[in-house]
Amino acid sequence: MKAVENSKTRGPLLSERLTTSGLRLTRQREQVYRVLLQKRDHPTADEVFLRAKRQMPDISLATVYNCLDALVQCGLVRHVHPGRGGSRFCPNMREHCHFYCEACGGVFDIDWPADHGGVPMPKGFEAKRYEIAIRGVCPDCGARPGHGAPPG
Amino acid sequence: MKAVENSKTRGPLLSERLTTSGLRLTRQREQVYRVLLQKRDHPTADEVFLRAKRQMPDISLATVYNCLDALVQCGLVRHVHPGRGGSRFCPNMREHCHFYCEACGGVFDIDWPADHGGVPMPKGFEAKRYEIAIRGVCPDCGARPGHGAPPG
DNA sequence: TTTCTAATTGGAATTATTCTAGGTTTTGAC
DNA sequence: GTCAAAACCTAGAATAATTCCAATTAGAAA
Repeated sequence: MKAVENSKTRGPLLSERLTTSGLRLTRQREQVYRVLLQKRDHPTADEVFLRAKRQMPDISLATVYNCLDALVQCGLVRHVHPGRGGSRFCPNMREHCHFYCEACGGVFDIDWPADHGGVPMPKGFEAKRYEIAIRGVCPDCGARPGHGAPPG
Repeated sequence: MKAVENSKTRGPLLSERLTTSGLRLTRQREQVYRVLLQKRDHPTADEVFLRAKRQMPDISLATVYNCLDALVQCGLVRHVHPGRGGSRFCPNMREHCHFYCEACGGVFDIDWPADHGGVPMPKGFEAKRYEIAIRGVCPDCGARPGHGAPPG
């Protein structure tokens, strides 16, 4: 029986996007993409590595970096730059912002209203991508008195 | 004669801001701030270190990191996160965006129109700071055919 | 001036990422 | 199918950015 082509991670999307970008579909790339789709908590490369290893013990960290790179290149994944503690990865390709909680370090997707209008560019600047970061306190930490800092 | 209190870098601003945040005014902090004001090209910590050393040969890299941290803490400097190659620092505290040229790596301040309206936060999220990054090609690189990539 | 504490220093340690070299898999031409 | 070329994967080394640490120095309040 042939592999189901529209399962969550093996769908035509991944294969298509890769080949369109001149890249190949490999088990490792599937696995890395699957990991990202499974738990959308903006993991770091290292976290992706640990999760991917559970199903594919021989995958290497270098490969995870390469796969993430490939996925970013073919437009299925965003490379997110929180500023502290390494970059993170996000398979949500809709236009959105990232909210960084200063208390717990969590990263959240926030919708970006379609009517934002953009920022007018000075002459000569060619804008390709916008990335909006919002820093503050998330609902959980806001509700806690200590703002996430462990007591004692 | 007393030191002039409103010279570019020794002005009341630095001293005041530091003490308000419970920090002390030190020669090193002055020097680091002076370096940032002198050439507003969004240097990395290492670049700040090299520039600061010219006038203050004994300053250490660890101190530069500490000083930058202090300046950020007291609201005189922004910590900028380009995503590649280390964070950068910006003494422009007006509301503005950062444009990252993908060809030459340059960082440019772009005005942010006052009427942006902000992004509506979901219930419970408390936004403290917005950071808008724009990636693309700067005027100089756009004018060059190779887009900044060295030929050959 | 004394005293207290924050800040500085150099170097070691840590963390995140990239590089390198060699082995493996995939693809496409025959 | 077979073969060669190209792309890919892997482990471990190397590099880059940042933080940590223990000992000294220097602001600033009394």
